[in-house]
Amino acid sequence: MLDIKFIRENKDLIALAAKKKFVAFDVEELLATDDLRKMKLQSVEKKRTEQNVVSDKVASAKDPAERDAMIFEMRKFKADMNKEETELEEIMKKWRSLMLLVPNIPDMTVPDGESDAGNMEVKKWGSLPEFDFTPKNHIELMENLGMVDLVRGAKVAGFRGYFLKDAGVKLSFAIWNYALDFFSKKGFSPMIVPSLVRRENLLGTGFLPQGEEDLYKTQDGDFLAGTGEVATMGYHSDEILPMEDLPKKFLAFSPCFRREAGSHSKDVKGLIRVHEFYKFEQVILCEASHETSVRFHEELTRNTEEFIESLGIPYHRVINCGGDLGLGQVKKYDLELWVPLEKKYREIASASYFHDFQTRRLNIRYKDTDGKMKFAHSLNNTAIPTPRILVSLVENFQQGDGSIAIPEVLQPYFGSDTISKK
RNA sequence: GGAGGAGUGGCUGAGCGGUCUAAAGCAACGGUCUUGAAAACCGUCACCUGGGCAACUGGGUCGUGAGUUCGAAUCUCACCUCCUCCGCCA
Repeated sequence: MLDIKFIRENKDLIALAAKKKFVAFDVEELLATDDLRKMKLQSVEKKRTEQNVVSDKVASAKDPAERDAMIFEMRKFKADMNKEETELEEIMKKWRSLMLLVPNIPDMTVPDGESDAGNMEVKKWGSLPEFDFTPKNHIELMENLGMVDLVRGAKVAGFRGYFLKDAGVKLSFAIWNYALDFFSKKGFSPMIVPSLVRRENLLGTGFLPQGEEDLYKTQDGDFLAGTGEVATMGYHSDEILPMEDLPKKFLAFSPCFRREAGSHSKDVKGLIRVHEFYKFEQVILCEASHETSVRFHEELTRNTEEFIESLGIPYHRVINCGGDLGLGQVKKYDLELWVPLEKKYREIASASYFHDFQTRRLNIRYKDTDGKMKFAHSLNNTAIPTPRILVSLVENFQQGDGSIAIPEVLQPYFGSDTISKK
């Protein structure tokens, strides 16, 4: 959500933002609704003033006849006022729903483009593996080593279901424990956060109202979040934070659920795209300054890059184009890891900042040094998702005999330097 | 799942149809005093929003939402959260 004053004063910017993000949003409709809203509100408030004045008079009236006369008058007056209040409520409903659809303004450095095809590589790291044998894909590798069972996964959980087993489990825990240490050292406080969340948190983070079909919903009207960001951002909702607590850095761990609506023909095999996975997520709340947001955005991005570099997996960083940005995102980098058998990079992390788009919706504020109440800024980036990370890991580190070499940094956590057939 | 009880400003807590413009205390902040501090005393001390250059001023907010009333923190209903007891359960 943006400030209505800002929207009024910068309607051209909003129109450009909508165009750049390929979102259908009519600023003029919002502004017209806002004009109506202001007019009606003033009229209603004037009537309320009058009512308040008369109410006071009723309370202090000595003469019962005079008092009854005033009450009688007010009855008629109130009927009139109620009509206007109903009209105002109708306008407000429309106003509120339009306000939730206003796109945040993308940063100037965001390239044009309609879809992820328009994303631009800005950085490349590591050398791609060359195999002197016929390499296997992650499915074959992991099935051979008894790390995963996709057939029974589908039997039990349906399409995109999977079981991780034995070394697959151990490897997952090794990555989690390593990630916990790695990101804690960078000043992030770990939290295990709810996945089952109330609607407000999804509205607040900007996943709703537009993305409902991507979410699992319970019969109680709650949702299963697709990322720990949702609960983590909800954590401080409706709070005023002491300024000295900023920035707040969280490392959220949670199961993540995604319906992957509309992606039924994509990545149908393996562990790339599943309905249920686990993720460590970095979330930052900081002071309301663009410079600070940019600084932390780069920091969040580097953190995950350093993590991947320590594992030794080749990756690149892309800057997402306008059409690939969410409604609230100002700028986003995706980090993509090399998947040898697909001969392409695959998204593993997504770093974005929002200015106060989310914190306005969630009402997360702090009192600035000048005593003014401000909405904090928010940012997030994946730390590491499992099991998707396993895809690149096993394919890149596979060896001719079908075994998998464990990256050195993981060995203390995994307890061995290879995974091989028993 | 069943039966009760409760949600008031940063905290404690009074108010239970009209001087609520929400008491009082604590904490915090500013000042006086002091070499400095403490104590004491004086003062400030919620948020959202409209109008105005400003002084100032209108409206709203007592968990949330609806309702009753000329008038609601106060009455009614629904929901949310917490507490106590019973039941069930990892």
